[in-house]
Amino acid sequence: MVCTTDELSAWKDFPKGLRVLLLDEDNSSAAEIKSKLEAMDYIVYTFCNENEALSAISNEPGSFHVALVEVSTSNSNGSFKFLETAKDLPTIMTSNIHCLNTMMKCIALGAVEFLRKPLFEDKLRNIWQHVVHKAFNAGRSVQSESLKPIKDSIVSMLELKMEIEENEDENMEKTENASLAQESNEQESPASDEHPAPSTRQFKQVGQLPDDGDCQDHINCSIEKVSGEQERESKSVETTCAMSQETLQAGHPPCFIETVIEDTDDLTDGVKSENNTHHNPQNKDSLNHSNDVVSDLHTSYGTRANRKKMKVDWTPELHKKFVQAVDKLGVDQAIPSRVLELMKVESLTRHNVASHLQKYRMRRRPILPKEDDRRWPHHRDQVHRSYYPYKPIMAYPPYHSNHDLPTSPVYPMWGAAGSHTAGVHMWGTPSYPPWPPAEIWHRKPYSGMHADAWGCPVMPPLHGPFSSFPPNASGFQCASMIDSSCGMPQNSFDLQPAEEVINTVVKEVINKPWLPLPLGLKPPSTDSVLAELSRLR
DNA sequence: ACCTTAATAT
DNA sequence: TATATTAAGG
Repeated sequence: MVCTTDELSAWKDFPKGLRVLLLDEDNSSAAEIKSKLEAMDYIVYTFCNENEALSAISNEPGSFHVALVEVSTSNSNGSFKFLETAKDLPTIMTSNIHCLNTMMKCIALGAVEFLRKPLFEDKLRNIWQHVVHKAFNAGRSVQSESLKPIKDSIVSMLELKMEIEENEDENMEKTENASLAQESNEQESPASDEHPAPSTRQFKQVGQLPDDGDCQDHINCSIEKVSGEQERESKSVETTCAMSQETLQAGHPPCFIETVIEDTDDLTDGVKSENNTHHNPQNKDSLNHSNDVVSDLHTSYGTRANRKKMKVDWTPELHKKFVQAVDKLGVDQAIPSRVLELMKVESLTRHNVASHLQKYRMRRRPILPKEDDRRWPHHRDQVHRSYYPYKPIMAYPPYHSNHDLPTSPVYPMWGAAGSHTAGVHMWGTPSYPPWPPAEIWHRKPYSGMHADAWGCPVMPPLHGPFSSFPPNASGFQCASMIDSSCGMPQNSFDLQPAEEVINTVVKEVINKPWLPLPLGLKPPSTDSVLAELSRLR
């Protein structure tokens, strides 16, 4: 309540006016701190005991932005009580006690920082950082009312800054921003003695939240970008911040960071992207709020304007979406714009997809052909079909080759897409053969699949080709299982049909090996073919 | 207008 | 290394 919208919009000198709850039983100490804070334009509300302070909080939620609480030997419990109760309020503990345990306890209980007294200006000046931090990072769990406005305010503020910077000369910008950004780190540190402000983000979930660094990165990134490029056309980009990996990763591999961007290119796309939410594709549930793993950190707040495009982090989830989209579309239809549509990941641009697509395709082509040769030395001229009857399948000589993707099963949407009628190659180019079924990429579905998700051949069918699968069709099921395990339940519907279709096709191909596959139709996966063959034999 | 590819930049 | 950007060509 304290912060009304109007107030915010008027909140020009941001840190000024922040409401500080000061809890200190020592009146003189309280008075001293208060005066210092006020000198810095903070608005201070002093309380002599935790109960008063707590009732003030409960009576008027949102009345305070940050709390400064004294921990004394005489009443440390009161302080702890406050700390534990006022979870929504970034609370900074202050004390003459230098006991490490006490400090740790405070932090453990949720204090955002522990400041040793005496509190000189340098230690107090930037307590607003905790407010901002919370505003930006507490989103997932709790975002008290008073925080949101701050967040918005900060965002717009930063944006403003950026715009200004754009017009000014770079050096200035950088400096300014840099200093701004850095304040958060540097200044805090000194305050707490050697430790940077412990940002105890108690609410951090799986590890991906941006920490201090986050905001900073945000800013810095923007800056860099800005200075470095002339935005040609107005591109507005959304940035998500990639957080410093070290910070998070506790146990996670680096890939959870997700960054996305938005690009409004004039020319480009029709795909508008809005970015707000970029979620990660996790399918589990949804696209929107989802979850967890990767999540959204950030989001750009409303107004547009962050500039900088960040790299998209093709997390396994995202990649999976991509692959699924590609599969759904079918080879010849898998073009950036469509894939983008299917992916439904806002914040991705056509360019991003195109780039990824390019990589996706390239990964296989160079290698596969060689392997083909290796395996089928005779090449297309010869017919060794007796052994590898499906070779003919490769309607597209240069590439084609699913063969080493044993797992693969199938294109989920196979029949569905309806493109299997002879097709049309929209893009005059001879389309390459179908890409490997997406599933391949997921061969490590359970473990955290990862970077290497790119199709490394999973194991060529050298010896028993279908070693992995039981003779029939299991491939599909595997695929489906894998998919679901990865979180994308989506294609369940087509599994059945796909299998039938595939079997049909396989038979057809076997019977008429000389016929190329209809354009537009993806060849059956190697596995399927092999499986079928073995079954027939 | 969009796609693909290759080369190159970040 | 992964991704973005660019340039050239369809």
